[in-house]
Amino acid sequence: MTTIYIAEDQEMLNSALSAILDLEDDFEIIGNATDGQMAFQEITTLKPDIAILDIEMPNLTGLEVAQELRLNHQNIKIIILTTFARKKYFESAVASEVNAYLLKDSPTDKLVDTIHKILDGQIIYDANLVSSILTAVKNPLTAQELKIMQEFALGKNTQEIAETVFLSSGTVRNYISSILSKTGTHSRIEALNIAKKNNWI
Amino acid sequence: MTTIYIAEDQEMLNSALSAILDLEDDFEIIGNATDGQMAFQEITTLKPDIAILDIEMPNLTGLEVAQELRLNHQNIKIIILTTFARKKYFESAVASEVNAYLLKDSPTDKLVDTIHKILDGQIIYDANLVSSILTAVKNPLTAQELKIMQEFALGKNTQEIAETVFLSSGTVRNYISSILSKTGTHSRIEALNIAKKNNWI
DNA sequence: TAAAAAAGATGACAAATGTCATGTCTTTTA
DNA sequence: TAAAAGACATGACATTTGTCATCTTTTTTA
Repeated sequence: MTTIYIAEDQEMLNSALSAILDLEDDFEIIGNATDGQMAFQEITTLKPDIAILDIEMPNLTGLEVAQELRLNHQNIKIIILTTFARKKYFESAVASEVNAYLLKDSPTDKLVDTIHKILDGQIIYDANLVSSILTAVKNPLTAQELKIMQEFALGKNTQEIAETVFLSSGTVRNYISSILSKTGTHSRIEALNIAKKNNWI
Repeated sequence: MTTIYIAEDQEMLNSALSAILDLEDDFEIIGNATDGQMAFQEITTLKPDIAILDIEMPNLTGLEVAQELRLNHQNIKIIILTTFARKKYFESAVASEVNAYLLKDSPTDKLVDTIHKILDGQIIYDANLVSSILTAVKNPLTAQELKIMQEFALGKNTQEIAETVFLSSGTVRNYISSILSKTGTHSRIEALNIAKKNNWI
């Protein structure tokens, strides 16, 4: 019997998955949460064979939970289940040596299948995810530029950005100018739209 | 036996819900789609007793499908199932006289329960939804202001906005000034952030 | 129907934004 | 180690943005 814990903040999906997996006669759902913090605590005490983690959850993301579990040397197989094919997410997941990374854009059969495979020692990365990461327009912004973009995404003006990143406001404007040129745009809003579309932000 | 059609673009939830509802011995899932257009066509031919519609789907939204079904006088009970507690969505759903409006933030039990109740003739609006709409910060922007905000959300500059809304650029700037004052902000990006946070946009 | 409100426009101004050329220090790299 | 590349800064400039007072023309409303 394989014990499974589900952390997913969307109730409907959480309860639906719990019900379905529980139907399989070799699986047993031993707990579930809609909150990362709660999930981490329960997983460390319940020690399920498998933890299915959504990424975007309140308090602690699924990726943070995965990382903590690995730091604590918990011998638990982890499946990351998410909507987002973000490169950053994927890299973080790989760094935490998760056993599978699936998109919610695949049917439940695939989830069941994946559980069986990782119990077998396989590592499963969703093919769509991998291809979408390979085909993704790669982010041309430097770390500093990205940082500055994140600041003006919050609505800060040049001066406020300069204060938080400890640069002169002239330099900040230079960086923004560079951001606009790299994104082929002429305003902060346009640049933000491009960045969001390509998941750079 | 009650026949049910499910339109939901997230495969995982779609297949999970199908499986669960199909387990109930008085329900039968007679079809499902991950695309609004396809859903509309199949629903008109299959004529299920109940259609469960997600809102944000490719090609045709669940709200559009609902509206079309009502225009075609299809005697089908409709459940809108969505993540978003947007007032606009809700109003459109009410206008199309849907039989229920549920949030994905409720468990599957509630969905099953709701199906039984609407078969009984009841109209079900998710309590969380209703309360979040009542407590929502109401949008202080006029229709024109909102229109202009939607334009600059796309990254258009004053001149481009003026051309699309057929106003002088000076007037556009006046409207934007009014938007900023109503939102208590000093830049377009800040105003956009406020609008998004409150679901005005 | 007279008064009030709404919708749109103009002009003037200050502030913010975007662009460029240029300069100074570090770090890298060949 | 000399040359190149990076990171940060400055100043100057044109443009865009945001603010305001004022004006005209429609539409509403009392």
